[in-house]
Amino acid sequence: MRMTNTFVPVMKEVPADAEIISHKLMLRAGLVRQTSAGIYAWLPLGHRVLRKIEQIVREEQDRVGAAEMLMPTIQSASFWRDTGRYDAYGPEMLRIEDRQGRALLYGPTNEDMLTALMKAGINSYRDLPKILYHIQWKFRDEIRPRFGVMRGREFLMKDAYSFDLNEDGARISYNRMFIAYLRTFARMGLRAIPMQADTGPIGGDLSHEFIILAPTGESEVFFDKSWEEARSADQFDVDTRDTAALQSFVDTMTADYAATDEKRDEAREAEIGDSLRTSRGVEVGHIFYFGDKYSKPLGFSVAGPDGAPVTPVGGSYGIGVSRLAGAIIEASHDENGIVWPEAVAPYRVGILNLRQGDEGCDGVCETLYERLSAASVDALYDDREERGGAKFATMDLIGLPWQLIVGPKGVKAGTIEVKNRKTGERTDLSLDDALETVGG
RNA sequence: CGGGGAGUAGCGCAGCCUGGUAGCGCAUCUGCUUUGGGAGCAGAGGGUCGCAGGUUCGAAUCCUGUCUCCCCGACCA
Repeated sequence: MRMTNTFVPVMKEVPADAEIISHKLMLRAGLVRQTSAGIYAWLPLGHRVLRKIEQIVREEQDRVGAAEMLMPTIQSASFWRDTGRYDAYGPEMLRIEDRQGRALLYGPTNEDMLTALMKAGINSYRDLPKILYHIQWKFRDEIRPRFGVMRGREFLMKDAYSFDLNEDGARISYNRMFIAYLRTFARMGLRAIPMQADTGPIGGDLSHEFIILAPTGESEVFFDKSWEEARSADQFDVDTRDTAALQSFVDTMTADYAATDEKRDEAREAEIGDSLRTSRGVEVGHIFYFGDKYSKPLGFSVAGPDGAPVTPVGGSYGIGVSRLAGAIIEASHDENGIVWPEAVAPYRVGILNLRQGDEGCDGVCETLYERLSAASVDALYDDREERGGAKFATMDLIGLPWQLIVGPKGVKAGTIEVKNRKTGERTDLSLDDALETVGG
């Protein structure tokens, strides 16, 4: 993409409304613009990040056997009346009415609707288990939205729902999602720690929050120092069809202490002693088991092996996709701007033409741009007639992993300066070597 | 929702107390000079002062109402 074709309104000054670093950087780098309290427009650059995050989430959901679907943003109140949640949900639910006076709502989550859909299509124990998910905009009329996209009112969420015959089965589904979550966050360059969470009325140990460590996080968290080691997605490579291996892996992953402020265990912390660490954290995922909370009131049952009806049990599994965009920036930035992990960077390479209009510089840049495109490497070519200094600042702010800097000096010498945004390392290379370095 | 604060040019702000017809920095546009880490000089454009009433000869400024946004608290992906 050429800078002259896309829309990246970068800001030199920090908007007064932004409080935390990710919000400031998202505004300054032209990723988003606020349109109402807690509601954001995703500009081209931000939209690409959102899509990259979404795709990783999608791939990891698919990998553990979850099937993607898409439910609407607008729901009839009837689903919620049937589960008793229409009155219970409270003012956080945005309720609307159509021209016929029918009660609708902008969906904050989809357990009720999906359970009703499953009821209509599943009749036998042979059709279970199932895990379905979708990635869709949700609306929750938060009392106080804040921190940019970290706590918006409208937000993009991946929500998955599992349906099993019994609790043993549900545990397997839960474990699959558990692994999928670890892999998802690791692929985004994040260290997400699964922490025991409140399970609500069901009880048990089947609820975890996935927390990313970030100094500006909202909650305080406590954990064993073993979590400080970075873990790659490869370490979470378990055959999810092998249920014993799966359980054993989850047991291992939950063995090391990790708790949010509300769930601290003083006895265990005493045991851990010097290895106890504390930090701020951002919740990017939450998985939990809710039994027959929805299937029972909706009358969702299937014929069991003996012909007798069985009420399926389920769980739901959320990942805050739009929140992740902010959380990743919280975890990865420096004084010059965003430092995107490669997997979610809006583009992999930025091309800086320091002398737009100069025949030599233009020629080299066009060559780089074409060859990267041919190699399917996403590149953002800053082809604006802008001074070098401004281009450097803009590109650092945007935070693409690699920069190819083309100026008259380099063109004369037959070299291109390759800069690694994360390390700051700069090397003068031949065109071919430069392309190879950045993956072209 | 309770408590605080703010709406003046794209962004950041001053002006308001003490009414006299709007200003600064950055950004933008034009020209020239520049050009390897947010250039210099000269010139230019851009604002129903959130909105609606009221007071007044006259309102960004005073009064009333209203809308919007931000921060602190309890809730959440």
